[in-house]
Amino acid sequence: MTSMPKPETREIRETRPYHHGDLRTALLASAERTLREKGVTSLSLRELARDVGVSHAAPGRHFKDKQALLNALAETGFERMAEALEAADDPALPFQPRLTSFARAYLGFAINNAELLELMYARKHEPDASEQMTAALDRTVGSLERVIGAAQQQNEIIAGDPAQLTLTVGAALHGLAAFTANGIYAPDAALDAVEELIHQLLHGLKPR
Amino acid sequence: MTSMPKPETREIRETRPYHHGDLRTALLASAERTLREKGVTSLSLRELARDVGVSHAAPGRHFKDKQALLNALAETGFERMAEALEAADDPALPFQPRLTSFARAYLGFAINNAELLELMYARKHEPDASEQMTAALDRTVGSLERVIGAAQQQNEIIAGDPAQLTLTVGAALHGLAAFTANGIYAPDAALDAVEELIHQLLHGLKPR
DNA sequence: ACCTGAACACCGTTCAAGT
DNA sequence: ACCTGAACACCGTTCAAGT
Repeated sequence: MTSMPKPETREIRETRPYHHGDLRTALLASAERTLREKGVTSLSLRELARDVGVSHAAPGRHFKDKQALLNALAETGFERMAEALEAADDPALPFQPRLTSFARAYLGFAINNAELLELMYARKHEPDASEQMTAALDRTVGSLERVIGAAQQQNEIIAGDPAQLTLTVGAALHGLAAFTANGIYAPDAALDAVEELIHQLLHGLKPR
Repeated sequence: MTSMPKPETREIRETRPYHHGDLRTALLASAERTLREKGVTSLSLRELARDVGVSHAAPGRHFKDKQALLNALAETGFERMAEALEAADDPALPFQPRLTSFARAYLGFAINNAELLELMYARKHEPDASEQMTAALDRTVGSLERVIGAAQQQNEIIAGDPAQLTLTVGAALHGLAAFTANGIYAPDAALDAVEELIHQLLHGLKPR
């Protein structure tokens, strides 16, 4: 009971080597928690440093900027989303149920990561966009494009530019996810509407 | 040349009565300019006060909070958008061209007010949402719902819950607008895609 | 009624210096 | 290589006091 290290300083359970095992990762983890609990507005580098138990200047070693930290956060968001979508995809399914489960996975991510989603699609990362981030976005789009492409090959949906079809379907899914993430639509209502939305996408609004 | 008032302090061309005609309006106008030119991140109440030529504490008289200023900005955005959509709507048109011009108007607003749009749909205004704001949003949704309802009455589109149809169409349009506003899709590409997107909404993805 | 000036507690960022 | 402490210039918000 005598020579214990100081009580764990928050997220860290290991006795840290006084050069803090992996500060970068710890900062990102803590940032995401704060983002989820208190929103971007109340995300400060100094408080983050406090939460993680380092000096306020320490984050500067790992992120040149506050924006760089936010970009990194968005990046991990896209990666996790891409993984969730790929994990949820069952290529053996026929088109309609396959797309439905894709849509539910996307909507689920939006519901459970609303603030993060806003950050991911925020119009900040303009000049360079960090490359890794666009890569992760492309991975997401690619997922949907694959679902669409497969359906075309099976003649389950019309032929035509896959990119345009992906845009139409993607826009509808993203619009629903956005409405949900920002509180216009309640999560349950959105999930309930998915099936009908997809039905309408498949069959069109024209009578017959 | 001797007794001129000091050169105009930015937006104000009148010699101001030293209690500043309408500070609230001036702040909102200046804020929107800054938003458009430099983004939300670099929007500070103090700089705003400087731009408009008042003390840094003056804005506090008109907006209890920085967030209150942003809410007001979003509110005017929704109102201007609702007006633009109503102005662009021609009820005499058949459904497809009518919806196309509605979509173009929405997309046009998103392109010309990208930062503002992000603010409008930002997940900040949660608790109360200011009432006027949801009213303005409802006005927008109502616009689309009217287009849809009219088409149903003419048997141009299928029967069924107008709210669900509005959601499907609205989600697709909003998704496209969002992709464009945050730079994933170029404005020209988005405008080019509108017609085909609407065609696909009308006719569906299923063959035949 | 509306605005100012000073004050307070907080930021982000930089940079010499420490380990 | 990584972190600290002090320093700088900036915030948002409040509140007595001025007009």
